[in-house]
Amino acid sequence: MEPIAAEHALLPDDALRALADALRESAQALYPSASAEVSFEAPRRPEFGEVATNVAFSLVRAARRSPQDVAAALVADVCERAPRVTQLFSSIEAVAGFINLRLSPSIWQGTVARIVREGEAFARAAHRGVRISIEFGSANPTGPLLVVQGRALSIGDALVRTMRLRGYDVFVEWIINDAGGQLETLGRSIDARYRQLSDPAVPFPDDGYPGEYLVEIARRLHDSHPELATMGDSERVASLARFARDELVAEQQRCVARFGVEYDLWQSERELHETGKIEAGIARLKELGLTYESEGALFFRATEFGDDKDRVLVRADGRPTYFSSDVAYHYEKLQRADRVIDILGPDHHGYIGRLSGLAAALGYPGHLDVLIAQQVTLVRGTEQVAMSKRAGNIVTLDEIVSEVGRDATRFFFAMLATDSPLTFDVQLAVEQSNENPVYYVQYGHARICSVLRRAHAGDVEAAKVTDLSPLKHAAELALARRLAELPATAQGVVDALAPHRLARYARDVATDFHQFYTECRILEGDVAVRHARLALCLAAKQVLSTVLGLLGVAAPESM
RNA sequence: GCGGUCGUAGCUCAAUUGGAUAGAGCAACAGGCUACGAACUUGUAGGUUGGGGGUUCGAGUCCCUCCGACCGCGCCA
Repeated sequence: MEPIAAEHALLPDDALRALADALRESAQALYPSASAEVSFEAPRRPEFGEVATNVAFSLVRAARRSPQDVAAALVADVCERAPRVTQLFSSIEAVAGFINLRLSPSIWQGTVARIVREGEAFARAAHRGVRISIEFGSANPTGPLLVVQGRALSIGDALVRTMRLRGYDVFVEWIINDAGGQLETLGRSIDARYRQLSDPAVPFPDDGYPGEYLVEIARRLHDSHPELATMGDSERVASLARFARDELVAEQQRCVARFGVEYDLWQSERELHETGKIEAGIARLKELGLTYESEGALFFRATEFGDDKDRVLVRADGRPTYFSSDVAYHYEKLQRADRVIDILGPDHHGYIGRLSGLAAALGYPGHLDVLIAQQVTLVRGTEQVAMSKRAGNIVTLDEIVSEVGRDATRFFFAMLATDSPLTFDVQLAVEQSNENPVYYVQYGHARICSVLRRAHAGDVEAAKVTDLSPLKHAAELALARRLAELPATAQGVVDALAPHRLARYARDVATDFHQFYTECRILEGDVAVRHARLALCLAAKQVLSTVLGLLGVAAPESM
């Protein structure tokens, strides 16, 4: 085989794809009756190689031989059949039925060169014309955003950024629940606060929203809108409700922006009513013959789609339910996107079946994914922080961000699997902030920047085009292998809707860099090694910066 | 009662969609800078994956059944 120039270096994926083809050919030749399924995975233990495939297990039944025999036969055959492919590997071994592989160092070196050359475009996938609509964070416009929303925001935004990197068209939405009884309750609450300004004896409604924030908003509205004083009761309550809604939404938008999350659309539920979309959604279900009337109300046959009871769309008195908003909103989203994702709060477990059933009913089975961002329990040391809107002792997202910092908060919330309940110890996050994994990763980035600052500018420039064959040390190759995982890791995040893998990967990259840094002197030694190691630094810096960017966390030059 | 999400080291959590001897961080203990940033690193210890069955070459992962936690179960939103 001809030596490969750096610009045309094969990536690990290229080598594995070639090997997969070769293995399929061998399997076809050896066991014509079976169909070989070749997939690769990273073994848990390093002695099992860098990559492994369990293809032999899928052939056992047809071959009627042990997995180990099949694997050994496959290896022997593929080495003979496709020497040009197996030459890309430094070892191919059949062990206990698995085929364990090590790629030639030149493959890993080529990846490093490619990262340096492509910069932030590394791991970016071509535009693929797939539209994804995603909604997360949405809250009632009746108060400030709480800690739970921070988790949904961290997870959702990381997912969005990763999907965009991987070539998807993503449209990010927030639904404002500004219709129905909740807004009336908000109106009565704010009105009580408003009247209390002149008469402290005015009673506060039992079911009102007790938070202090309504007192402040009432005071501001009193000063900025003197016309309120001259209105009749019902007109004033309605006006106050509207003003308060606007103020609270603006406050939520400010909080979200501070958290580093951008939305394409803040969809008002009231607007869905006003523009006739609710009726359109209901009409669609009627058209499909999926509704019936009972006791004066209009029902959707939800049980036919896996829900545990049929759902009311329009009440006996003619008013549409909240579920009809769900119908209308999801119908619209399903029409304009190829895939729809909802990230909902922990009190929405019942929705998972209801909404996916709805998608199926509307003619889009499997197009909707519902993720539940599990509960967040706040703890200060051993003391649990009570959180109750009704009691008014809420902990807002803003408070947490102010106390812990945006980077640490985002990293921490994105670090855990979405469906795993999480305990957030504020005291630990603040007092032992140095132990927080986010600083470990950021430190890795800052450390690289420090090395690059100390290096001669000429050396750094030379590193960008240098020959990387001096990278042979175990720690160097381990880091290079890790960096090469970024595209697959990012794609896995999208496929499995599992953004927490980004945080884990970021930490793994930092670990491998720190090890490399500990074992290999970068700025000393001969020119060829120095340049190659600086190139590895540049690549590691790029990957850390990309991953932190996906998480919405800063990649500091120094700290 | 019905339905949903979970249960993994002392603590907080992983486990690449069913793969090999279940891994990290923190806490604990013992080491490593005359050093490009020690916010780092090397090692030790820590487990019947809540219990019990089943499915198969192979189960933390899938099925059944108990136990436990949380959340839903309204013509509220």
